[in-house]
This record gives sequence, C-alpha cells and structure tokens, in this order.
Amino acid sequence: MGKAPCCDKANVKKGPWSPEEDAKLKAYVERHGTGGNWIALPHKIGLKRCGKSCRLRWLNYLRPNIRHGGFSEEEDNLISSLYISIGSRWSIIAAQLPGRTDNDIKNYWNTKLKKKLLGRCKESQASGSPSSSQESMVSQNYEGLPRGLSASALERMQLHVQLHGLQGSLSLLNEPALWHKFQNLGNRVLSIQHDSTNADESVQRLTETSSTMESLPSQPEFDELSSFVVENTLGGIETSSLNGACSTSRSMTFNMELVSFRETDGGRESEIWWAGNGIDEQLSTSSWDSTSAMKPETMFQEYLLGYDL
DNA sequence: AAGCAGCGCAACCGCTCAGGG
DNA sequence: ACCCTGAGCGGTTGCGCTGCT
Repeated sequence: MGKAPCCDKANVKKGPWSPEEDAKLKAYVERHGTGGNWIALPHKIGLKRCGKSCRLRWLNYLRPNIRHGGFSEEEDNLISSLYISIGSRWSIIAAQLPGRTDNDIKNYWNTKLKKKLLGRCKESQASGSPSSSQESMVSQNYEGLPRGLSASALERMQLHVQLHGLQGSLSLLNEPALWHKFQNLGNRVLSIQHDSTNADESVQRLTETSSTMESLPSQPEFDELSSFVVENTLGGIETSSLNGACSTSRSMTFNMELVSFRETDGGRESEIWWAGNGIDEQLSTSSWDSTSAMKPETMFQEYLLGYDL
C-alpha cells in the first residue's frame, strides 16, 4: 500500500494563483488562522487547491511582513556564512532573516548569491591574492579527497576558503593520511560537547583534550588545525555561556572544518553528523554576532511570531 | 521583428518527522 | 509498538520575462 495522497489530485487546481484565490485564502487565514489543519482549509473556503499548496502560498507570499528581493549586503553575508556553516538548511537560515522565506533565500542563493561569491573567487584568483592560492589548492585536491565528500561540502569548502581566508590550516588537505585522524579528533570534540551537562564541563574536558594533543600526529599543520578546532570550540562555548550568543566566525569556521571531514566518513550522511553537535540549539536559542547591527534576537522573535498564527 | 537562450521565481514533488490514536 | 495523518523541509521543475543575435 502506497502513501495516501495529501489531496484528491484530480480535483485540485495547479499552477499560478489568481488574485481571487489569494484574496480568499488571505481573508480566511487572517480572520480564523489556519486552525492547525492546512489539508481541510481549502475545502472550508471553497478553493480547489491542495492544502500544501495553500500553506506554501500563505507562507511564501501572502503572510504579512514578507519582503521580496532587494537583499542587503548584510543579508548576503549572513546567508553566505550560514550556508558555509550549515549547508542548505534554508529554514534555519531563513529564521535568521525576518521577513525572508526559505524559498526566497534558496532561490536567491541558487540564482545570484552563489554566482556572486564564486565570481569573487575567480576575480581574486586572477589577481593573485592570498586566498586565491588556497582556493586553487583546494580545487587541485578535489581529486585526491576521499570518496563521499559531497559536492555541497566541496562548494562550501571553496566558499569558506574564499570568505574566511583561513591561513595555513587547509594545507592539511595535502596530507590524506591525516584526514581520518582529524576526523577522530572531531568526534572527540563533538562527543565532549554533546555529553557535557554544562559549558564549564565542556571547557574543562576540551582543555584536557587540548593538553593531550601530543598523542596525535606531529605534523605542524595538523597541530595547528587541531588547536584551532579546540580553541574555536572553547571560544564558542565561552561566548555562549557569557552572553548567550555564539561566536559567529569562529564557531562557523569550526563547524565548517568538521563537516568537511565528517563527510569523508563513507556511508554516513552529513545529516547524522549534525545531530547533537549543538548547532541547532545555537541557532534556535541565540543568534549570530555578525548581525548584531540588525538586532537579530528581536528579528528572530518577530519572525517566529509571523509564523505562529 | 522574430527566434532563441538564459535567468529568476513561484509552485510542485517527494521525502522525513512528529504527534495522536 | 505500530500505523496513519499532517506539517514542514529541501530539491526540482516549469513558465514567464528579458536581453541578445
């Protein structure tokens, strides 16, 4: 037995919404809310539309305070940073940009922003800036990277190198023998983060991990990146425990490094990687300091209110 | 002016997850 | 514990618009 369809496809209208349909839906939802049942809603108001279609139309177009187009430089930067950090989790990214929908951001990223950023990569490569050599280094090593590293991870790595200009650390990519060892380090750090009951405990245990780093390979690049991971993890925790906000560039850089390597763990999806590593909690309970000028906490609350009809 | 290609966006599809029975 | 249903999400598609030849 297959999955039951969400609506009677034969009697459902598809394609663009007419102004009349929009008006009906808008009027009803503004007056009565969705009643927590999108499937039943179109029948109630006499729309020959699928409930999912109604929901999408409301969330992406009819909902109050929606903004379309005209993305600012700050929004560009925030989207880029978040994408590099967490990938294509558009709903989470949208939660940081009040008035923007996940669909809008997804479209904007795929059609404009990605090209804009990669364009910058090419420009800087042509001009021979420091980041260009790193970017080309990563490109040259794509072939040698372990199978299973997704295109998304590669893309994010490339963008990461471009945006953060991480000096030195990515030379680790020239040492395939270190990949799995680094992955083990990442696992240790994350399990500490996950298992610890509070920030103080995490800091204590991560400090211990840092002090036992000599048990790991002695290549300078590996030491540098290992320290980088632990330091940035500590930085994130300390910042969070002090003011409830994560340290954007550092935490995101940390997560970027780990996700890149985690995805080399053949067979396990990157989705598993994110489970329990705290990023979701960070995203849902605090905000990124790069947006402090935009008062993100207030904006996030406004966004939630916008959805919670 | 017509044809074509590329782009941007709205909408759809199919999947996962959570909650209730 | 299992099944069913609905919500939500990310990926993909299709269509209209625009600019170029």
